[in-house]
Amino acid sequence: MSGSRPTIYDVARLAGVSTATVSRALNGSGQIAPATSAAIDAAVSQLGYQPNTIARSLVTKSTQTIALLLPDIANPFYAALVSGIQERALASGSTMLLCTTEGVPEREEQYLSLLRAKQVDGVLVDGLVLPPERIADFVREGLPIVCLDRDIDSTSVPLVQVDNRVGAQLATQHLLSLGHTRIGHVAGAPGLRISDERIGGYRDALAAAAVERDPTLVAVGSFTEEGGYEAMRALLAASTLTAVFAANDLSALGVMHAIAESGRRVPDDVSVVGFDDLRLAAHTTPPLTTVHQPAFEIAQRATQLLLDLARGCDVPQRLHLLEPELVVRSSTAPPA
Amino acid sequence: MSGSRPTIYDVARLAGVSTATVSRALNGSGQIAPATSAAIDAAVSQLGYQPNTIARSLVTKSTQTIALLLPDIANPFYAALVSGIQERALASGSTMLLCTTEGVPEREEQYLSLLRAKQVDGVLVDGLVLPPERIADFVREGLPIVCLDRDIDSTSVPLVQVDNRVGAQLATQHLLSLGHTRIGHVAGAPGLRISDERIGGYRDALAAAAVERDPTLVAVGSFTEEGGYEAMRALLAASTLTAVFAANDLSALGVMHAIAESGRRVPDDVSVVGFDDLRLAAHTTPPLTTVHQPAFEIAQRATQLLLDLARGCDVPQRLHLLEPELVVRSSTAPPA
DNA sequence: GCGGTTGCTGAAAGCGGTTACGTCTATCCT
DNA sequence: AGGATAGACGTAACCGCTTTCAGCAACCGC
Repeated sequence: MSGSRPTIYDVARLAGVSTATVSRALNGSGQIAPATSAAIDAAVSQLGYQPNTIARSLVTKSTQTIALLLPDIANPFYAALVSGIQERALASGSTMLLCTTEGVPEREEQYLSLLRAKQVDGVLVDGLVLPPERIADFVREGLPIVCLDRDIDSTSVPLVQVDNRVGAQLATQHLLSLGHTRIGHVAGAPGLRISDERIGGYRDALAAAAVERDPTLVAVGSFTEEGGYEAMRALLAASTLTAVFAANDLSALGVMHAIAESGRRVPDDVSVVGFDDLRLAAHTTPPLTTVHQPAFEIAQRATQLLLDLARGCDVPQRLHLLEPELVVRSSTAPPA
Repeated sequence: MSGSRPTIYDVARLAGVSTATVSRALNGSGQIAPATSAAIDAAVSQLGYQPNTIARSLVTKSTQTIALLLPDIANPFYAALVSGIQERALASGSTMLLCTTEGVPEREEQYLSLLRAKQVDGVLVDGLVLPPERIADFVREGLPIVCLDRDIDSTSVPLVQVDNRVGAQLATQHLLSLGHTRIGHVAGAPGLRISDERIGGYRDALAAAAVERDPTLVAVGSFTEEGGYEAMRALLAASTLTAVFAANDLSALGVMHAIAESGRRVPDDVSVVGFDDLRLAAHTTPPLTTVHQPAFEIAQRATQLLLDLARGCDVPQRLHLLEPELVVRSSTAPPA
């Protein structure tokens, strides 16, 4: 009862073998006699021994830890990524550090640097605002990084995301097929590729249906409830429309809020479709038609990629696109 | 350009001193001559040296890492805790491991055990379902644990939470003061102290207003949209009411969904008040009246407590109650 | 009977830091 | 002048594990 936890030496002494043998037995490396193995197991359970992973990490250079670096976990889409990551990580005995940056670039850099010092095996990033060169610097120093959802402009960082353009096309086509022609778009935050891709898909679909393009139908938002709300108010004031495609579900919430506030009803007066298919999309009033993003699979794929990268395998393919899917609920209907 | 990262030996050699001096200089322990210090700083920045925290942890026995263990980060309330934790943790140079259990007790134990092996400095737990004895075992072995939001039945684990009873009273009093007397309650998951406290506060308020108690006005939910939806459907079928207090905002969403589905309107036909004040509560249709829970402060306090505990200070007070606050929006109105 | 495997194990050198202890000046006091 | 003290630094042990290398049986084929 020394108070402090037993070490591999205690186990070795009790089992009457050397620490090398204990280590081998516990890791399944090398060959060990059945009798020895049993003695070690007995000693382990008698002492309640558990290897100190810190010590192990020091020599193996692997911490069995990855990090997730993103602006804000309160964003439900980011939160949805976690279970996919967790599942893959846990399967390989790894744990996940969560680092939220609040969108502050200095904080991103501070974290990246801290993570490097902590010898994490790799980091998953999403929604970063740091210049890609700075991120590439870390990659160059040997820190594996993979990007999910939102791209950064760097060829050295693999990316796993949904096909945003196709998703936006799906959403817009759905509205078109209901008979809408005055279809607005509340875009995402300006300057992001993801926003551009969704705008692009929206325009593609309109063009394919030979619907004239009207710039007063597009408002810039910010991927937030607030942004959607403001943008929709602007849209309602500046144009007439019977349907809106919001860049994501969060802004769709704000959009519906603005619509209700203006005395209009969803979907009677204006149809709304979102993007992401957050858990809560099924429980808005009315339940939201939206483009499903396979967050779980995205996260899984990205994590697997990262773990592979950390293990030294190099990944052949930089870009991994997953397919979106339209989920029709009650926020869309034919125009009045 | 050896490829691998510089160690303290490299710095020592370049600065012409011993590793002990470098260590002291870098940690500010012991006294070192200004000239030496300058030489070391120069060597550090020339080499781009960054201490290996793993090696440091091995000897200091502190990993500067805490863990957050909870069922599911996709629950926005849990997510809201993260920034408070992060803020305090980062201030002390610590990072946070996120461990989600999906409510599976084996997984909780697996994680706790893994975290112990990883030598984390402490763990923050919320919403665990593991028997309190099992958790106390870890505490006894020297793993600092503090509980936030939801209690576990163990005197060895400090708890930081909002005053749930008072919060529920606030919500119910608000409805009473609007003139409601048929006030329903969609409770939280059964068997949890947090659910009982909120039911208790609801009953207290009714009793204080001398409103007769009607068991058909209380339905059991589960703190989820789905649970709120089902419970509200049952309530609407079994009883007549003009207002509902939902055990949390998520179930309030489900409640509003069920109300809308039944052809009634919020708040015209039935008023709804929630609990938590999630970010999205301001953007539901209609915006939700709810009890604000100071998640950021709860998280901060709990983290500070944990860090203190890890530093060996013992905390005098086990229970830390914070004050709730009513936020009135548009989901409540006087009865028709 | 002998060199060559095969199976199992131990001694010891790290991994990259921290820190107790000792040493050596320079300064200070009486 | 002599001893005490403080300042600045080096030596080396150690944190708890992994892993190379070598050793020693017992076995094989010939």
